[in-house]
Amino acid sequence: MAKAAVRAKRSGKRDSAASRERILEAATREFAEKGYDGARVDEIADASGFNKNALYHYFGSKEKLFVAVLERAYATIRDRQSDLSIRDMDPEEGMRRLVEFTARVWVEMPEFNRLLASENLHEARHVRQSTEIPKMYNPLLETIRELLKRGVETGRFRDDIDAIDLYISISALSAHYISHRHTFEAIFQTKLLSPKRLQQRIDHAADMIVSYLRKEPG
Amino acid sequence: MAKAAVRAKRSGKRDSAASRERILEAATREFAEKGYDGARVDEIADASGFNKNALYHYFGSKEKLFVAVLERAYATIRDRQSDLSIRDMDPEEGMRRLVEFTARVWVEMPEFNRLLASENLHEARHVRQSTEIPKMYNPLLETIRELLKRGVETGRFRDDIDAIDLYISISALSAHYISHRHTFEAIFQTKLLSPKRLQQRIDHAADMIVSYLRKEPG
DNA sequence: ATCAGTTATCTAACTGGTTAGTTATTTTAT
DNA sequence: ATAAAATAACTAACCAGTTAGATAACTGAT
Repeated sequence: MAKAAVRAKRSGKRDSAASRERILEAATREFAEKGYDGARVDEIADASGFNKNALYHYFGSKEKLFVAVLERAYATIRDRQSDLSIRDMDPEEGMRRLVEFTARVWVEMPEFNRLLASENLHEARHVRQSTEIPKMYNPLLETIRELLKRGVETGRFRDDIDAIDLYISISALSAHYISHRHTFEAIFQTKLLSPKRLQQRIDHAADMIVSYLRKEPG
Repeated sequence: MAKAAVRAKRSGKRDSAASRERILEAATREFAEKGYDGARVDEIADASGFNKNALYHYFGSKEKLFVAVLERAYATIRDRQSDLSIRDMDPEEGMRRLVEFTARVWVEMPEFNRLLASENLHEARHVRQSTEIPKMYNPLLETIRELLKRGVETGRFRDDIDAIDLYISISALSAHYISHRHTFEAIFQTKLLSPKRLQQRIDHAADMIVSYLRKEPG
């Protein structure tokens, strides 16, 4: 059993909710590190400080555990995003902040990026098993719609923009850079995650989004 | 043994180059479909029509086989890209074609996208083992530099653009859309790969790149 | 040309370690 | 007491890699 897990267990009495949570934390780390197929149930059990059967007691199977991990990860992202108070900002400034903010989330939560990569290799088999995830309305998308609406109203944004395409592009410009940095670094022989290089990337992404939004002069 | 593989074997005598190639084809399919960890050596052997030890004879290990698969996939992409004759085009038109062309490659070679996703989950461990892949200069990057240079010279493009950032963005806008379509489809409850929707995406991506490149008026 | 010796190609069966999931049992809180 | 929480030991299937050997192709001497 991992030392941190032993410590966590000693500190408390039996508490099924806390046990569930500790298992989910360990599972998130393992699945994010190795992907669904690379992850090992025994490793998760050991890292969580529980016996393997505790996992089966709480989650039923490796697949269902992964579904729970994804649900928790999506919920965490959603919570982070609802912290945003940019819906009332100037549309262009708001969009720029949105790009920066989204990029920071990818940087600070690399697990989520990796879980998504693995999940898409499985054609979202587990996300589609979840009744919770599709229900989660996406506050970021709503923010985008609101900013777009006001930008168009004030005549500064072009009026033919699809919010879903824009959402995917805002995500893509930073997520792809981060998730594919290892192969890019191998090919371009350059580091992509230094603070300076990362800031350059975020500025690039924000410039790209903002210049796209602007109405052509004339 | 798979039927197609049996047919392929009957048609010819012993031919190590052809055998190697047939194994690589089967391995590419298996690794792309299931990722590195999900792929099974026995499945590849069966699909190729050879005994498992033939794979070990030619490639030594599952890892080295995967490296060979990646090298072959990168080479295929490189060959496709050198077909391009857009280096001499009008810079803006050339960039637009480049975005469209790149997107079509992702659509038509979904295996490559999936191999890259799996490989990046492994932090490019196999790509870094390859001596060939880093050596492959990227003609697409050269094309971008050439178009950028001329666009800046004629005063139509802004002059602060990093070619690598632009390359990654051109890739990202279509690759991320395609590789992450399964989770996006689950969340947005919409199909993303119909011909019409795909064309919308490509237009969106091209618009975004081109509007970014244009020098701000004034 | 043909045959012996040699090497490359390919096969069948096996091995040892791993892995998801199960069963039988004990411990703890109420 | 008893029900929930947790454990230890087990199982059956799987899987990467190996071993030992067979068959086909090549080489050079006759």
